[in-house]
Amino acid sequence: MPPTRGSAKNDAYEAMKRAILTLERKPGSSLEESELCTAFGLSRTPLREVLQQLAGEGYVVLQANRGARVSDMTHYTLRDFFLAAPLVYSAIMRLAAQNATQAQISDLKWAQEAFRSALEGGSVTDRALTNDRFHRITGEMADNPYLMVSLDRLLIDHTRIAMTFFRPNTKSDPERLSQASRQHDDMIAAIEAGDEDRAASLALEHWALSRDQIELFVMPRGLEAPLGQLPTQKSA
Amino acid sequence: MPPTRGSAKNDAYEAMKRAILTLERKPGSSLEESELCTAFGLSRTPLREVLQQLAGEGYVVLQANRGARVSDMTHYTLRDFFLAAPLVYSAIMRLAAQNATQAQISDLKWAQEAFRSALEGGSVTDRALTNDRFHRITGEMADNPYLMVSLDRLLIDHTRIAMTFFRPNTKSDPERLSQASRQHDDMIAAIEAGDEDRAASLALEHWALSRDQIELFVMPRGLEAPLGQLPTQKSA
DNA sequence: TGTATTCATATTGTATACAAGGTGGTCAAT
DNA sequence: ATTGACCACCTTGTATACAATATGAATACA
Repeated sequence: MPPTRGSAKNDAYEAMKRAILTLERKPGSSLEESELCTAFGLSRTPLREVLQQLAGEGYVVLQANRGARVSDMTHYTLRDFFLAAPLVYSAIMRLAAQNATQAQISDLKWAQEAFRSALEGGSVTDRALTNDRFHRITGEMADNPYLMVSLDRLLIDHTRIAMTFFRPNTKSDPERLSQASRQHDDMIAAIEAGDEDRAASLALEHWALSRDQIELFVMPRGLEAPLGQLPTQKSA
Repeated sequence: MPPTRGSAKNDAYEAMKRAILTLERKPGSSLEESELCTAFGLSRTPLREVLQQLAGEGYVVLQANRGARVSDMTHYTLRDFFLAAPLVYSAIMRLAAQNATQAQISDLKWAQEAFRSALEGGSVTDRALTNDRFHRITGEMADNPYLMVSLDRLLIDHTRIAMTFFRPNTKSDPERLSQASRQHDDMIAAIEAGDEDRAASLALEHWALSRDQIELFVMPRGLEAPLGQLPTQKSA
């Protein structure tokens, strides 16, 4: 249901999505119509339709008579995210293993190749977006609209968080990143073999890894409370 | 994010939702802007925004340059529905038991009372809509936006299917209906007690009941294939 | 008779003008 | 000096005119 490809409207739609995912547009920041109109060369009517659609997909929130804002990420968001993600990701991977077409598997391999090379030489943005793309393809494979909407929303926030933990200057465990890449490879193998149980459990493993990275970001080791429990043993 | 309450725009939004849920607007039927404009006394700009929003929530689908249609229900839809529903419903009920506020529990009791009386003396529409309302409240209780979007979409189709199996002329097992009502009562009790395991398993039971009703609708007993397996034992 | 092409019509998409509401600042009164 | 109301400006919401695209019928051709 995205606007027709190639049009100015679609350009605006894609650009906004990307800008939000990459944190170029910050969570909670306000979006003024006139600014965006001049930026994308659209009049207000189609621009508003783009915002309406982005709102429907969870990228932005609309406030009556007070314009649009990039949807924000609070610690509440993060908690909700932690609860829903393992459930949805494992269900998606199970269905992906059941339903993937050969063309989709081929797409996924390309996406994984892009992710791998982004881990080696790419920017933070490259890493976050190629990872995002990988998981969206698994969503397409699962081919279940009811779960897809949930995955889409999870990926919005997952990718925004990833923009932080893929940051190279944190130097946080390059081992973790290559482990994530290896898990992607395993997922492809499980999907190609139609092994749904393995695919589902890989999703959980992959999620656990992400969760650890997120915890590192939310609660950096350097700031551990002297008498508190270790962050890595924090109860999920 | 619904339009501001009380406005003509909101009226149109609510009326369209209701008309789609009750099958007054048939799945797949086309929605012409000018017709709706005169019907709701809106100009095309705000009406199109209503359609955009309904599209974002899965009630309608927009086709570029070819207008909007009520989102349709095919056998593919139904299969996807069967796969996703138990997962999402049980997760929602578990979270509802964890998070429900007293005010929400009170709302739920009211909704259940309305459902019960609709089963006794109400129309098909009353039954379907009060049941819908009950489950949407459990979704609010769960308070997880990632899962909520999925529940919302499931309920659109669940309610539309229910418009068929709540039909009194089918006389299909009045016992089943009162059983559904009793399960609602049990759910309320589990939520009020904060018993999340029980709430989750009740969701699965409740779903199994719904599924049987849906199967009866999709594959009526009178048309069983002579050599086929029994519909009630159809593998999920 | 069947098929392709073209044009008239209807419907959707976009721009712009106007209306309504919200924000922030100034000024007055206590 | 602080607080309140008022007013101007700015942003969003709606209506309408115009442009672009699809649809279907009529016609010409094979």
